[in-house]
Amino acid sequence: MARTSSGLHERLLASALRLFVSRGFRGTSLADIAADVGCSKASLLYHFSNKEAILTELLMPVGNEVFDLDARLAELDGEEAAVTAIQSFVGITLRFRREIKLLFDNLADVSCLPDLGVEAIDGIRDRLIDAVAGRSTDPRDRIAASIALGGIFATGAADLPYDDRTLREALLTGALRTLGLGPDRAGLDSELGKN
Amino acid sequence: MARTSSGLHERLLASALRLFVSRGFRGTSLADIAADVGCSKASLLYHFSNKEAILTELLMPVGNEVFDLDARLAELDGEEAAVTAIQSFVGITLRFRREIKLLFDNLADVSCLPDLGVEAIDGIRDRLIDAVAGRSTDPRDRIAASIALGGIFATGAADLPYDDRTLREALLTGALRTLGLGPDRAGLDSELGKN
DNA sequence: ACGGTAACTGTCCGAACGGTCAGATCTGAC
DNA sequence: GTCAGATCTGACCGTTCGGACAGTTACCGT
Repeated sequence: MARTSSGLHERLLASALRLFVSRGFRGTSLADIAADVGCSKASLLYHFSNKEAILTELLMPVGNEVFDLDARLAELDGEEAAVTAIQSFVGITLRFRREIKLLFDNLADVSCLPDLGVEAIDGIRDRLIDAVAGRSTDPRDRIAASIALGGIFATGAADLPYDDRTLREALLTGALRTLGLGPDRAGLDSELGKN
Repeated sequence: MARTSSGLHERLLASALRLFVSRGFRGTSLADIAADVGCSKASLLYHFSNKEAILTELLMPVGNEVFDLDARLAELDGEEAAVTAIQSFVGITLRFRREIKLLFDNLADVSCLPDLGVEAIDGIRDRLIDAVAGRSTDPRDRIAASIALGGIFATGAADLPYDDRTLREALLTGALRTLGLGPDRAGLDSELGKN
């Protein structure tokens, strides 16, 4: 039935994600993935043109979200750009935790990808830093922006034993504090009805 | 002369570091390293028992420093532990920038190492977070600690075009601000005669 | 001079792995 | 039923790579 065949593609993606995250991209062979879902390696290569294509397809959703964010940020400036960037980046990081871990743990391999190559990643990173720094050129602001973004990235990749709500709030306030943008605690507390 | 033979070991390490950083650990073959220094692959394997041993020896200095830091922190508590941890971690990160980048880009491979395996890394990370969080168990404090440490780590790995002095100062103030330990700006500014 | 040890190398090997291909099977439309 | 196209597979291939090994050279103490 069509269900089985079209479902195989998704099941292959799910297995690949799981295995890539636990054993790494290079540490996972096509045979591993095929065995995990119970199909042949040839069948796997019928659904994906090659191994890199699997990784690309796994990371595409995150890539698109970050790409969209990048476009939206282009029109913003100052504190508005910084806060929007941080909020959105935290959201993306939490929504794609496993993909973020995959990316975080396999940066060297992802950097060699044709679509999501190192130049794309570096470009996005630089523009994100630019936004988070509020378009400031002061090294201190840009380094603070790098800490905030890198910190969110790394924290998202490390699966800490906290629920999404806690993580979102703490990542947000932490990152904004890094930037010196003390989120008027009164406003946040009342919004979240906490403390 | 003995100089040549004992120097080969160091030259191999230097080449391996350079190649690992630029092409990744898995993306660099033993033949690549040997060719880079101009010796045979067999000679390379005379100096290092296997490929992993090269990576281990490259990362050992950083590992030892972090290990020492971990031991020193065990006796500290509260804000003192946090500030000491951040200061030392910034120092280590800057002193071993290339090794940090190597580690950052090849986490999946390093995690499989026998000596510096995933359990060692995770253990160190957890204890560092504990110290940076000032031994607090509040999720917000621990997540903030994770942001600070991850941010320093990621920023050190990304070779931003700033000199060590600028980076050290900005990393320090940024990370401490993340923790809510606003280094009384007046004191710092006057100390550095800035602004 | 000589013997031993450290440094070094050419050659070979086995295993792993990504990828190809010709064909088998299945499915749905007519 | 039959045909076309999609799906799936076993078998096979070429390459790459880490590593083993036997043998050679250089060095050094005696």
